[in-house]
Amino acid sequence: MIKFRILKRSRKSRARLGVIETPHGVIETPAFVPVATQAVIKTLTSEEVASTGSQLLISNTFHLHLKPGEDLVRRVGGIHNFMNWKRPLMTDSGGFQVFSLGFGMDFNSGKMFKGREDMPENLISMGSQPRNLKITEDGVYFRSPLDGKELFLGPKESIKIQGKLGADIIFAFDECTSPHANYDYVKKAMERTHRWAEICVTAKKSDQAMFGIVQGSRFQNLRKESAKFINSLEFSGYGIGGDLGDGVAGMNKVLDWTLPLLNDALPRHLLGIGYLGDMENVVKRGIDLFDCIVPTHYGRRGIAFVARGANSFDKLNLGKSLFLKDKDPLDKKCDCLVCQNYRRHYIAHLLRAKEITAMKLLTFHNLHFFSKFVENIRNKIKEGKI
RNA sequence: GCGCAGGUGGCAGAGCGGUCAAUCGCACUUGGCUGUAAACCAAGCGGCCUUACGGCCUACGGGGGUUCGAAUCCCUCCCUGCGCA
Repeated sequence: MIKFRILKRSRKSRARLGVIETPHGVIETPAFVPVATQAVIKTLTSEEVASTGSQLLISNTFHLHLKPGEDLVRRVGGIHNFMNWKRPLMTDSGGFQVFSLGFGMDFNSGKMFKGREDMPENLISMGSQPRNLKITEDGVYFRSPLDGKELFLGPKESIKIQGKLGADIIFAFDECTSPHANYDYVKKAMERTHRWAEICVTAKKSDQAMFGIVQGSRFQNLRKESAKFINSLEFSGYGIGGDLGDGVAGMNKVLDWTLPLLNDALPRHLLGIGYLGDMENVVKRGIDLFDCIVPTHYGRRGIAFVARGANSFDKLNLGKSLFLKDKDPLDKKCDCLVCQNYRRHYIAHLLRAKEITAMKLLTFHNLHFFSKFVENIRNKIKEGKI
């Protein structure tokens, strides 16, 4: 189990400074959670990830179930041993894959709604199913986008798998709904997610901590209903999931509707968010944890996050030819191993030469940068600045 | 010197009389990415004009020809590779 202690509450906002004690050590919150979907931060060893300052990782039930299978992971002593990660770990339930491999793939869209012009004429309504999977009352029949293999994941299955994987914190199995879903669909899916949440609570036999997930998309009454319901169940913390509405404004609204209805003494995790620009905003609304693929995913595409002044940041695309002639480190003020030892022209070259080390160096730096960025936010709470 | 095979956009390589400003790939440029299907995806990539549909110009080694029409056929020159002297 875990224990969450709030060390300080901001007077200026709903931000909190805290620590989560887990069987694998302490997490200082607010914390950023790098995404290790397949039990790895792509391109890095676990020791390297630790040296970026990352406190905990989130891995994925769906992917690890597909390969190598939870039984193998359990046999080698659980996911910590398997990947040699000594610090806290969470596993996501597979609920996001209900969206990303389902309607997300069909509509070629992400879970954030970019604007009205993205909205198709026909919204997803109840009764419609994604092309590659079938969502039923009991769970979801997936079809692997890789080899077409079918597999079933429901609340019981997800919890059982996560039990075998053995992370410190697990998530209830939910349906992450699409921003293209209409009100009726979202409501029905949310109610089904609530029924699944109850099943997850009773199915859990391990002493892992489990977070319930609030759904309800961009609809205020559904979000509130979901927050109240999830709050009424025996969870160790909460995830805010699903479609967060129309950009940052939509996300803010969702957080303002839901967080005040959740038990204040438990940690709140905002699932899948974290552009750097979102972080402080989200923390001020009462979020303690958030995970995001951006530092790793963008790193592999040549993007470096660097400081601009004291409080802002830039996104550099090292793939651009001008960086071949740039002899600065990625970030002059950064004290990470990459910035201490390598320069932009070298990384730009490696990127063009398609050398994997380019991705490794960028991933390392980005994770370090994100860690520092959140550490800075913690300090601001400590100092009463936010 | 003779014989054979070739010379196409930054590279590589299709096309072999009209639908060719020229397939595909690479490179290059730009854009996208928020609980990872993702070392990925999309668009552009001779020049000029147009918001757009589209239009004009210059191009398939050089030159000349045949034809209504040539990257594609013929002649000639230059160059490259291989083989034989």
